[in-house]
Amino acid sequence: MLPLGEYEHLFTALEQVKLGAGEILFEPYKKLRYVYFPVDSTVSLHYQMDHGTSAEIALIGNEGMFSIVPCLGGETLPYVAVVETSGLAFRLDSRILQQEFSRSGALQHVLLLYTQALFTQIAQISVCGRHHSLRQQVCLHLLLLHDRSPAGRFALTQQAAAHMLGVRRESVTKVSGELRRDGLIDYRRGYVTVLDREGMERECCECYDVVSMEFRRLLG
Amino acid sequence: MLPLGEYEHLFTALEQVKLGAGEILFEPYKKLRYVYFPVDSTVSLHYQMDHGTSAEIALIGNEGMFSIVPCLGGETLPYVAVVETSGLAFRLDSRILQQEFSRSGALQHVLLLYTQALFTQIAQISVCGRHHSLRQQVCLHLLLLHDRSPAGRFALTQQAAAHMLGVRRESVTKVSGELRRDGLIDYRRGYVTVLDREGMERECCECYDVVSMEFRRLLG
DNA sequence: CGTATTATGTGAATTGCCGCACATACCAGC
DNA sequence: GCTGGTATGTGCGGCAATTCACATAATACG
Repeated sequence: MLPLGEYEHLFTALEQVKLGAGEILFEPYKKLRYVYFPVDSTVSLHYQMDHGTSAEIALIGNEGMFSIVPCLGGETLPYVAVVETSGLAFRLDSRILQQEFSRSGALQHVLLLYTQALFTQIAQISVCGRHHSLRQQVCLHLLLLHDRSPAGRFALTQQAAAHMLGVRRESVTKVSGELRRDGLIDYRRGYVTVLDREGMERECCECYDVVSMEFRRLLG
Repeated sequence: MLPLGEYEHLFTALEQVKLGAGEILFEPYKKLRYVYFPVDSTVSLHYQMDHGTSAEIALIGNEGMFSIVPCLGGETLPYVAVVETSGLAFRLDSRILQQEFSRSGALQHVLLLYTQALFTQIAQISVCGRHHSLRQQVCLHLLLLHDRSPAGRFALTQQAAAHMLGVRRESVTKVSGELRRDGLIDYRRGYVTVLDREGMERECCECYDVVSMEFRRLLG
């Protein structure tokens, strides 16, 4: 989305890295050295609770980046960033991003639009977790992951899904079994395939539409 | 927080308005004409569900503004902004805010920091709604409202609180009664007084600390 | 090929909040 | 001071997700 040729030194500063599932990219309140642009990987932003459990705040894939914080000026944040799906990403020194951002060009504009889109995603996932059934929440997250995985099939254990949703692994097992019985998805030992994309969107709540519409509207 | 004298025309463009409880400042996807800086009022940002109920995304008082969206470039957003507590606010034409923001001065810096703080608030309220007891959530929201009301006493019906938290009115009644029995708060017919501020912070979850720490760190 | 490890499946008892129906208390108005 | 509207209080059945305890199945690896 950036004008060609305007940000060469930005592109040359990009470094391709392989992200392994479970890898921790950022820990709460630490200095944020690098930002990441996932290619076929996904990064989950979590809050680590006092007594061990955790809750997901956002899921970031090739539609976005972790993290916009250097641009906002906060330097750090209270959340954890973990690699949810292994794959490739581009890494960039956060100071370089900050410099380019402060030049007030096309990059700034796009990153601010992305900030608003991310806002919507966070807000909507929050709404969903409060009011919709676990089945709908699972559908939402599977759709988000499906959007971010070119292959149409992605790596995800029920344990990881439970972690993302902030529920028990057994609850995810139950819902997953039902979704499989209904012919919407298939899975085996850590891999999920979406069989009936339309059916999934029907099962899911309006949250998916709100988020994807905003992403299209702002960054489409 | 802005340098004196640099933004006179911004201040002269501010218009003092009285906000009445329940007044709708913004409707989903409409054009955002004005932004509001609450003085002793509070504004609640909601998502309006398909089947009538609603869920709160953020509570905005004199620590912040509604909305940062003109600066981010999105022009509109999918949520409702309703006056939660009546009082005064300053109103500003969103185009003027946008112009001043794009000058990349101190105003931009402060507003981006606020964006990050708001980010944390939204994320943390989301986490809280998913994992903490209703009692803790009520404490959190009462503390947030208490911080934003100079008088130490504020207008809030149990119906409104239920609306904010996305739960039933009766559930709020139950918790409120317990908090009163324990000497933490008092209330009668639409008004709440926090009697034991420290006790409330003890009853509340870590969410309050995370949010208020971030606000202090970023905008303190 | 067998074994350890990790992923997935199942059941029983419990809890927190919901939905509904209704009772009571407070305040504003004439 | 009565009256009507709004705010608050209470009881009971129901359900979704939880905690706890185990059972089974699939892959990795020696």
